[in-house]
Amino acid sequence: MDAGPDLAALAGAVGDATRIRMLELLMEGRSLVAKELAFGTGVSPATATAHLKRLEQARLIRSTRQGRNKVFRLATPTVARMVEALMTVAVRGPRVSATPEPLRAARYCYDHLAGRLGMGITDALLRGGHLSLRRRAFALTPSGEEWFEAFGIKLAPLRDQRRQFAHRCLDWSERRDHLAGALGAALASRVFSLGWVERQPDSRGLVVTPSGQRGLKRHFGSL
Amino acid sequence: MDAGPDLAALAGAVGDATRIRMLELLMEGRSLVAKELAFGTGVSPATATAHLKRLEQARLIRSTRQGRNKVFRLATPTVARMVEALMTVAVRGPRVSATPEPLRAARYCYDHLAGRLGMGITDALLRGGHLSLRRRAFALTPSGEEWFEAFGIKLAPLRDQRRQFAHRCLDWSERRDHLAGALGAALASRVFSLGWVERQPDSRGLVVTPSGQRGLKRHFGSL
DNA sequence: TCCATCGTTCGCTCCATGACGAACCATTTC
DNA sequence: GAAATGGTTCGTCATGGAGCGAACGATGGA
Repeated sequence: MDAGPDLAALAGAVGDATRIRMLELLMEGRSLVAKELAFGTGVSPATATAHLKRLEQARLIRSTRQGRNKVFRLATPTVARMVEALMTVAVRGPRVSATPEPLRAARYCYDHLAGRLGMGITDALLRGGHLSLRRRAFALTPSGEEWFEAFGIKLAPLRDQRRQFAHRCLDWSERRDHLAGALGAALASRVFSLGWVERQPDSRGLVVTPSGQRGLKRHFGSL
Repeated sequence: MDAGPDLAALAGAVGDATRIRMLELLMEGRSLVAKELAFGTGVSPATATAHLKRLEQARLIRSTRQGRNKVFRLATPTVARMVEALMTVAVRGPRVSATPEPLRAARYCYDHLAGRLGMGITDALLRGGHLSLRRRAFALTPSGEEWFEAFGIKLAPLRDQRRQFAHRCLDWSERRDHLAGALGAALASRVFSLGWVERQPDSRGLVVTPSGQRGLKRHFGSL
């Protein structure tokens, strides 16, 4: 009877304040254990379990056991894109500029860098001719391949991943798109392991360290 | 306390089977009166009123009075994009190929053509050099401007609209993008008024008329 | 003017489900 | 082993809200 995708089931899974908050947390946090999600949504562990189960049944998140912990992450980049679209709609009118400064400046979006930092880096790579624009993605130019390898990112394993290589992700706070996909994730991870950015404890968003300031300036010019 | 967009409110509005179904109907139908939405979701007029009010308060839809009717449409193209993203996630696994053939072939997506018809036309325009790809949109080439004017579409008023001119919309059934925005809407409307496609009564989806077959072939080659 | 149609408001019922605490299992640590 | 920690299961409670019918305004047509 009902044709097309089963939106009702999905809407039911998404349409709860606590669950959507969990998805939101996972957008920034890459992966979190159950307790963090319970705490982050202000709900008891028992309640969190129920919500996480439901989200998992709807295939919006996936979990793996790590010892006595259970870590959760968004199931697919497609889900991340959906949450992003929801956030884009949810931001409206006077609330636009109410996005807290730290979040506008730098934050994770799923598993890559977003906010002005993510966009600045993307723009710098475009200006430098390391990336070019394609229909639904970015493409890595020959000079870009060199650049990424020199930056310490091995490209071969990234290409082997099943996910999109250099996806374009639209940012809800800045309304422009930035590098995502396997390459975006690798870049974020590299910048993180270089100690250039750090997660702010107990707050969402990222901070650029002093050495990060220098490094970013050296590699990307003024962001 | 809660930073960023107010996802909870939005999720609440979206997270109901009847309401999401209404949004789905509006994706295909451009605009519908309250009764059609009630009937289409299998719900009493009284219930429909409540849902429509809620959707309107969440600014997902807008309404205008026409005599004793009240016609509803999606509030913004951004909302359409969000619903599209939800549909993309909702289609999964074995259901992918379960999308009914008529809907895969031709249908409205918000206010422009989608399905294979929409993509075929978009591809033909790209191949013919009438459209080119830009970062988040299509761009109309000089030859494209001629083409659209010759096809009976005045471009000037379209450019004056506040909405995006030639947006790229990702299709949930075909997973590729097609022409949307003001230009896409105008194209769909033109093709419709030429009598090339017709809405299927009581079914979702569109049919291409015999004269449409000829006309499309003449203008776009084999789709 | 009267009637038909469309939509809304109101009062009501009823079910789904979100929330919790307490007890329980599983894993790591000491 | 025992203790500590993370997660799950279960039973219960409360509430939100989805649904309807009936009565009511408003509009348009005959």
